[in-house]
Amino acid sequence: MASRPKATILDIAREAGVSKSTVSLVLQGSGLIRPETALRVRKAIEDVGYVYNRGAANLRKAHSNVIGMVINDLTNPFFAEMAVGMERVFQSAGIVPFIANTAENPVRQEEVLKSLMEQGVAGLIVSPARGTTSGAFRRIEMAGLPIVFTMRRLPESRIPVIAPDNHRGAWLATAHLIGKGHRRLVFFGGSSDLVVYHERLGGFREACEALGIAKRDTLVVEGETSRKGGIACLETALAMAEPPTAALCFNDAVAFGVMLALRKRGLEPGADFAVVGFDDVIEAQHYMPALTSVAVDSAGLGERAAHVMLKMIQSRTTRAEDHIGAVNLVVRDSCGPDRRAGMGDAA
Amino acid sequence: MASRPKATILDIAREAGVSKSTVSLVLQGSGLIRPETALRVRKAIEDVGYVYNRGAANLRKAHSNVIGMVINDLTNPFFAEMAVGMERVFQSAGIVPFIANTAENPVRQEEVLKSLMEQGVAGLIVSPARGTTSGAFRRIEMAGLPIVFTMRRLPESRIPVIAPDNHRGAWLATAHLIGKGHRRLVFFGGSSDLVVYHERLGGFREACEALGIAKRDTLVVEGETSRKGGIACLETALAMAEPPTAALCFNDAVAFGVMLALRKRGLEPGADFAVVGFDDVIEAQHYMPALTSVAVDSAGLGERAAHVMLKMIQSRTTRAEDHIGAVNLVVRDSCGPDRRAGMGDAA
DNA sequence: TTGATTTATTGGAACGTTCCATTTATAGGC
DNA sequence: GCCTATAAATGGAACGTTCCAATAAATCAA
Repeated sequence: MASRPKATILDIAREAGVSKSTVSLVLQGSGLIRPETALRVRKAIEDVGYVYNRGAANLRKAHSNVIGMVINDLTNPFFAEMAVGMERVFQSAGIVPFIANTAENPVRQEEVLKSLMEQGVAGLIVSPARGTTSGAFRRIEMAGLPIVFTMRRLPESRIPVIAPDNHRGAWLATAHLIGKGHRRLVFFGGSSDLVVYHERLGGFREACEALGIAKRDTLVVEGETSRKGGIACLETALAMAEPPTAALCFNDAVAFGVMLALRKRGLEPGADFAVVGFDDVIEAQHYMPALTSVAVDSAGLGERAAHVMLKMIQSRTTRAEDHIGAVNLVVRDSCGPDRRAGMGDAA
Repeated sequence: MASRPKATILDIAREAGVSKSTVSLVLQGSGLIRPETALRVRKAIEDVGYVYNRGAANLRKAHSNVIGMVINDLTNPFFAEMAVGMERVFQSAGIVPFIANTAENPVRQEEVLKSLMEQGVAGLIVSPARGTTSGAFRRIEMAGLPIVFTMRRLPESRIPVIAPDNHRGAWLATAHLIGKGHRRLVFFGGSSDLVVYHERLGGFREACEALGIAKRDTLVVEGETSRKGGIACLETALAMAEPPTAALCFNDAVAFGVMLALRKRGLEPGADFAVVGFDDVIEAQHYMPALTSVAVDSAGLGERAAHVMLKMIQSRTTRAEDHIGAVNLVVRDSCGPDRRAGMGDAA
């Protein structure tokens, strides 16, 4: 199958006995063309196996119909859910999202962003890789390309962000734990180079303080934001002289790891140690025990991000407001009361 | 920030006091340019905030560095794992994979493929959506664009396929179940419009026959290939007059659903009913009980697909051999012996 | 019939690159 | 000094579209 030289609108024009301009008009669905002519052209298009060259077209009109979605961890189901939400919105607007993975690697991210820009995307939705420097998006901003961040923000950037209310989510979860009688709590996973980490940890700390937990009883163990990280966090915590009885985890993956590690130690998550997650990925409800988690409505955030992007594109601006999505705590079976509570602790 | 008209190589040329040709050469890393000139040009590129226009370039040289990966279900962790494998090999070849989701919808798939082709990708790696018609890829083949299928194949297509050995995997799993003493088995999930379904079901049936299971004792329940589908399958099976004691599931998602439904019924997966999955996604080992599953080496398949694609691109061919990946059964805790076995059944 | 108006169609320039064929500069040999 | 060889830089055509301005054909008013 020798790949013959690609057909162009000129080939179509010849085939249909019209001019290239006419073909172009038909391609764009212009009403100016007589229906029967249009039909003839469409037949020719089919016959020659034509494929539209958007690169050439963009040379003139610079209006691509694709936007790039750049995510830091494709294997986190959270992003898949979010992508699905975005797709719903974009599809009806006739635009196609291309997804690229950075695997949490800033260098890879750089390459991916470059490639996407070169390809002439109309906009970018990005969940920045950890360790992204503030200059990474300068080029994009200079080019006047609409861009929005999801989930994560960069310290001093003014790029609009679509993210859940991390602070409030952590607050709610922590209050729940305290309400169950726990008096020595730990925050598991994440690291301080993530803005999200500070937001969630902040909510945790404030709730502890507001609800009367002593500073020395609010612990923090940093770690990878994965199952593996969760396992490590629990080991660390249980090795303490005075271990905590409940944990708020940076995300669900960490929480799954923690529950796994508890089991391995012969402890029952929920009964022997309370754990709550963050994100509420679908797996959370299917775990054993089902995981109590802060639901962030991933698909909704995806839709929101898509809407904001759409608006930016059509209003030709590069500015937009942040959007903080509502969260709520989904209580399941992973948080029992403190075993040692009721034994006459503080009021 | 008024988006000034985009900078082109002519702007760079003016800025650096050279000709556009020189700039082009520098851009391509040609050694023909004097180092100090190149440096001056590179500085100018930086200064004017230039972004390369690959569309314009492709107009002349038609050598894109992006390939499209089209997948039918982004939320299946299996594909994320596979994508990661692909990315490893593509990255070192300097090519960037863009991922697009079809959500198992042939219409959406059509749009996505069209968009990718228009964008001028160098090749396509596709896991076709269910219900894809055989004509869906005619355009692509006509255009002489390299394309490979992963996981799924189309009935009469001659497009190369990279997939696991479904038949053998099912055979192994079934033999394992029979070895545990089970004598009445069921195949759960999937439907006959999928070639993969026939392959896996075929392995199941042949193993049953070869190992002396009566035809009336080898059951089949079709269903969605998701957790939900698995739940439904189990309900159906348990409602039978003479229910099976073990199930081979179409994939891990179905298996998870089955285990969930068992629990809901007060039955313990493994002890009261044996279940084995297919794919061995990461979650399988973390489930409770850990799921026995047919490992298909998703990342390996991704790498293989990428290699095949690379070779097709550089040899300018559209033909390649199929590749059937090795599988192996990972035995964990979800398959106990038949409770009623040992009570003097057939030899 | 003529001119004006509307409806269909068309040629040509422009978009931002690459690459071939040239030109210009630099160096070496005599 | 001239001639040749090599190195470095350049102009212009081409790629496949869009879109403006212009033309051609059809319709209508008078």
